[in-house]
Amino acid sequence: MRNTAIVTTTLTQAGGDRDRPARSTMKDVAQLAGVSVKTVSRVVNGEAGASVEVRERVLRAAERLDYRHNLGASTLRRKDSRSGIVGALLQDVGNSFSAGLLRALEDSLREAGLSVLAASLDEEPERERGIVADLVARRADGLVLMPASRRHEYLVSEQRAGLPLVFVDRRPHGLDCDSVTVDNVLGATRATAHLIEGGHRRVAMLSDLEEIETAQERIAGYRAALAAAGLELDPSLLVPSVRGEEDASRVVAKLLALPDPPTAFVTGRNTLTIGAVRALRSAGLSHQIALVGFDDFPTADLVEPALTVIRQDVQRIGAEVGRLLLDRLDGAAGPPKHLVLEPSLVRRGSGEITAPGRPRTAARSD
Amino acid sequence: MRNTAIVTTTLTQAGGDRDRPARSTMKDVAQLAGVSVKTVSRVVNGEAGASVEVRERVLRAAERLDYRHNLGASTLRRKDSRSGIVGALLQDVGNSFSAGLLRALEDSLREAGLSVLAASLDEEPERERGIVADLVARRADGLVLMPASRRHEYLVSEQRAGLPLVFVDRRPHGLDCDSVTVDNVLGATRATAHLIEGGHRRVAMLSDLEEIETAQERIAGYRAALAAAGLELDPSLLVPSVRGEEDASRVVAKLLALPDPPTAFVTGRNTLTIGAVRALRSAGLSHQIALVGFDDFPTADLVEPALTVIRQDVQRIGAEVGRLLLDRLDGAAGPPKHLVLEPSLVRRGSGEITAPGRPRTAARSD
DNA sequence: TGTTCTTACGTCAACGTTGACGTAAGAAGA
DNA sequence: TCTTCTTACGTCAACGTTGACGTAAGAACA
Repeated sequence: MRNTAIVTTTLTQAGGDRDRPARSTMKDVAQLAGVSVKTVSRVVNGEAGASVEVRERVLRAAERLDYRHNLGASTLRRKDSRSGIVGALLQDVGNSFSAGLLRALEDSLREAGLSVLAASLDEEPERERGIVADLVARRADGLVLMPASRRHEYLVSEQRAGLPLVFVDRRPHGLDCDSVTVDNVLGATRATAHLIEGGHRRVAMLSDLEEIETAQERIAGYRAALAAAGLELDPSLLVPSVRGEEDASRVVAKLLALPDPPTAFVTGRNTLTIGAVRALRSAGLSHQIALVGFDDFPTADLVEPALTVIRQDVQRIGAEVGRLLLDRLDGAAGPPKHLVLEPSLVRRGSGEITAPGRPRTAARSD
Repeated sequence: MRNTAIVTTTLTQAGGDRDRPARSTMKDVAQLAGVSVKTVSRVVNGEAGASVEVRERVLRAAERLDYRHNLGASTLRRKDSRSGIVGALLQDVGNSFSAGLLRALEDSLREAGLSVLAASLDEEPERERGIVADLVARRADGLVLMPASRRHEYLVSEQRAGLPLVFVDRRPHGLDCDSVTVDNVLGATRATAHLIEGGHRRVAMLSDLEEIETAQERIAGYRAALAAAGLELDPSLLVPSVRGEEDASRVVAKLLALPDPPTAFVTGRNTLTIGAVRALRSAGLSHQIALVGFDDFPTADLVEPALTVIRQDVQRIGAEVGRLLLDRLDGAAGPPKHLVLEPSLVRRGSGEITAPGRPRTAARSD
């Protein structure tokens, strides 16, 4: 009765739309159908214990009232309270690598009825902390993290509380949890060695922000390949902490202006590769200077010359991350698993340009 | 007391990790701090009415117990119950257009404390329905929809219940709500007219799935431009329902094999553009046949020849969508707004290739 | 010194739902 | 025909939190 009065009031307020018209609840449905709230609950959840007649009456009432199940209340009450949300904290969902990962993750989690709450960290540790806190407060069922922070002790308490964590692209530090990464050292070694095999002696490397472990590993791979070939590292050719496309273009231009410029480049990340290509283009050198980029991207084969890259199988990575998470949600208890995938060298042309005066094989590959 | 016993039980179960260790609640914190639950609530929410001493005691207790606020319970109880979630139902979060949109949306909603739950629809109407139902059950504060379905009457009840809806890229049908679209007819007209101005008489068009209104509009623009130039439409040059990259490549190859092949192409979507470029490449015709693609993408300027495109300002679109949504959440009551942005032609080279025997200006633009 | 105000708490109920358990009526079995 | 079982409900309390309201103690004022 009181309820009815309130509804009337709501209808009366013609102008004031500020507060939403209230959603109807099981109570309203129960009243209209002439049954108890619990019976409505049974019908809505498809439980046994409701006659066909009652079931239909309830469903009709629910439809009349535009009743929608309230998952929040349901989750709160249920024993095994699953929110059905998985947080995906990535570097930048607008970037092809993160976007591809997100998509693969979404696909692998969908069948389990999980939704993905995606967020971009932009390499800002504080944002990571804030979003994790939010997701914990939401009681997310799991977290996928491509961390911006260097240390992850702060997650230990969440893990202890039973929150499944899966790191991707970067390993956890001060925390032991599942992770899926690629062998960055190997990838960068391959990239660099490939160029050295092409006769290059002065190979430059552009790398991402120094704080990122992935970037450090790729630098290590670069160093290792030089060392293996007996080449000395020229510090002026190793540029860490390159910030993005424009910065990469500037750095490449600067390197090309050196008295003894590099004849080949390794770029540590997709955006840096793109910036480098632009710089080589505007210098008119894209067919003279070799380039191997880390990370493949959708149109890398259409660039001229087509880009030789170190490819990480984003599809696969996302699927593995999803599988690890689902296993944990299924109660898998073992020690954390650390999947390390092998990146592959995709020869397309830009990396097969040989050093001047040192022909090897034809560079054309397109 | 009883509670303590239960906690002990939880600790005792050494092996069975299946059920998560329970999170501590305000009740636990209150007990440890020797205050009432309400006081804990006040401290946690930063409300007035707690002495410095009590506040500190509560915070210490909360930390000791790894207490985390339960947003679900909070939302349930609060008057103006906001979940803080906005659903973003896009075509494919792995595609650069959707991904860019998602990112821009995320940025504009972040400051309002809203999180984005992203989902890919893959042009499947049923998935759309399912995800919308899920988000409604979650009591999302708003929905951003790039719909896969053609009719949207099913959303009327949600809108009536106060759920802010913003359509993006495609207009609502059978429902009146805010939307942000681009003038697809204009865009396609410009693309086609630009090619005609380059002397082309046989301009082919590849378009997306016919059910998609956006695709229909782009076809309409193509038709309009032909008509305006007094050119008759050759039905064999208009190919609708092209499914993706590979399909686009096949279609282009087939068209090039015609007795009187097209000398220029308009592609109705980024993936089709990419497929077309591949086909032109492998036919060795990328410098002979002109191409204007709908949708810009990150490396379109690096393709050879650089791609002339109709660009939609994804950043802007996402920001406008966010703004409309936030306005509604702030209580804006007016009639639905329909923002129609003007796409722009970005000349980069591929669209400036002139028809054989009909020179106009130099095609080089890089 | 008595009155009023303010501050710092506490108590209670409610948000919308579901688990545990109770019960009446009819079916099945002895 | 009486007992036991089953089915189809209903009642009650609880999930974790907060709004409404109550109250005791001290501050401020006349």
